[in-house]
Order: sequence, then C-alpha cells, then structure tokens
Amino acid sequence: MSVALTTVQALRLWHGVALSTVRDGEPDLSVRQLCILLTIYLEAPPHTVRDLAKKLGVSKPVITRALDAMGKLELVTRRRDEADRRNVLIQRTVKGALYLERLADTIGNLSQSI
Amino acid sequence: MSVALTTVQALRLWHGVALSTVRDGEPDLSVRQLCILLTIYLEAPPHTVRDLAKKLGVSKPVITRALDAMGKLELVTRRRDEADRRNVLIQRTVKGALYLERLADTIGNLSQSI
DNA sequence: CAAATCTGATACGGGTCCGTAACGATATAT
DNA sequence: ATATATCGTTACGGACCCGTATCAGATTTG
Repeated sequence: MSVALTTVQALRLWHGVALSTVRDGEPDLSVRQLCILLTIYLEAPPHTVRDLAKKLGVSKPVITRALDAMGKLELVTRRRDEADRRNVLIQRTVKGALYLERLADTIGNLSQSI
Repeated sequence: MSVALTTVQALRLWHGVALSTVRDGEPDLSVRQLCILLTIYLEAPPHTVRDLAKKLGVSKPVITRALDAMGKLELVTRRRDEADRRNVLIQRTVKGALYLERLADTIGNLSQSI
C-alpha cells in the first residue's frame, strides 16, 4: 500500500469486513481465535500451545480451547511432537487455508473500493 | 489506497490489528459489537435498534444486548425519540469516538508498515 | 374508542468463553 | 532413582452471548 489511510478510510475498511463476516451468517470466529489462526498461517512453524499463548499474551487454556473449537471446524490440526512428547504441534489444514483466502479476498476487494 | 493488497498483505494487516487488540488486555468487543459501533459512527443518524438489526442481518435482541454492553463501557448512549416514543435513538459518545480513533490509528500505522 | 400494529426490552434454556487452579505425562536435574 | 520442572489439558464457577418467544408501551387503523 503506497498511500496512508485516513481515519475514516481505515474505519470504513474495518467496518466493511466486519459487516460482511456478520452478514454471511456463518459462525464467527472470535477475535482471539482468528488471531491464533492467522499466526499459524503467517508465521513459520513449529507452533506450540505455549508459544502461541506467549505471542498473544493470553493463558494456555485460552489456546487449548481455541484449538478445540477451530479443530472441530477443521481449520487446524494437532500432532504430538515426537522429539519432545510434551509438546503439541499445531498444523494447517486445507479448510483453514481456504477460510483465510476468502477473508483476504474480502479485505482486498474492500480496500480497493475505498 | 492506490495499490491492491495481496492475499498475504491483507492477512498481515488483519493479523496485526487483531494481535494489538488482543494483547492490550482491554476487554475485546465482539465482531458484532464492533460492527454496530462502526455503523453508528460512520453512517448518518438517526440510528434505531430496528435499523441496526436490519443492516447487520441479526435479530433485535442482539442489538439491544450489544447496546447494553457498550453502554456500560460508555461507548454509546440511548435516548428516547420524542417524535415517536416507541423508538430509541442511539448516539455517539466521546469515549466511543476515542476508541475508534485509536483503532483507526492502529490500522493506519500497520497499513504503512506492510 | 377498540383493535391491530409497531417499537425496544426482557425471560428462558442452551451454548461458549473466561481465569484460576489443579492434573497426568514427559523430560530434566541432582 | 528421586525430585524438580515443563508441557498441554481438564475441572470448576462465573460471565457473556445466542435465538425464540413474549412482553409493555406507543402509535396507527378502522
């Protein structure tokens, strides 16, 4: 992006994206859940519960529960770390990638129409 | 914005904003609540419960409860419509304006660093 | 005036999330 | 080997949100 956003432009962009996710009727991810999902997909693996909790500044149960919820939606998967079996490695899924692609499309389209 | 966002740029922007709202420790507004707040501040008044429910595609109790919650945070205020006393007019507050200004700053700053 | 309509708010049962405090399992240190 | 530390998970009580149905008050209609 080469031009800074004005206050109103930034808010209109956010409003448009929020509105489209509310209106489409699908079960919304919470801000925390979406933040975890984005971290998993944007930052380099490996991702553990502890690392994610530290990055987001929340407790570990928050991560575990978010992974439970998003795992039920097949947006992420968990696997034991065989090198250190205390760890759980969080992994991406096809559904998760598609979900974020659609979100990016929404953001991209709205950013052009502002 | 003069340049279209790539998928990764759009997601990085969203990630950065979500991360900063999660990390700051303040009580997060839900996506729905934020969407209502943005509608009130970006679109021309008057705003009624019924209109907001229609715009967001949700039921009226959702709006009432969101206004209860955001009213407790002093982000919005309600007032009876004296012309038609069935209506409730939703109004902006100083705190609400400041809240959205900070959000816009976050979005604007991150959009420049992408 | 009485009935029908419209408004926003509330009651209810169910679900989800939270933070704290534990817990088993695994790994490390002494 | 035993104690200590670290991992992710679960348990618990409390708070919040949801959708549906219903409500009282205000207004319009006949």
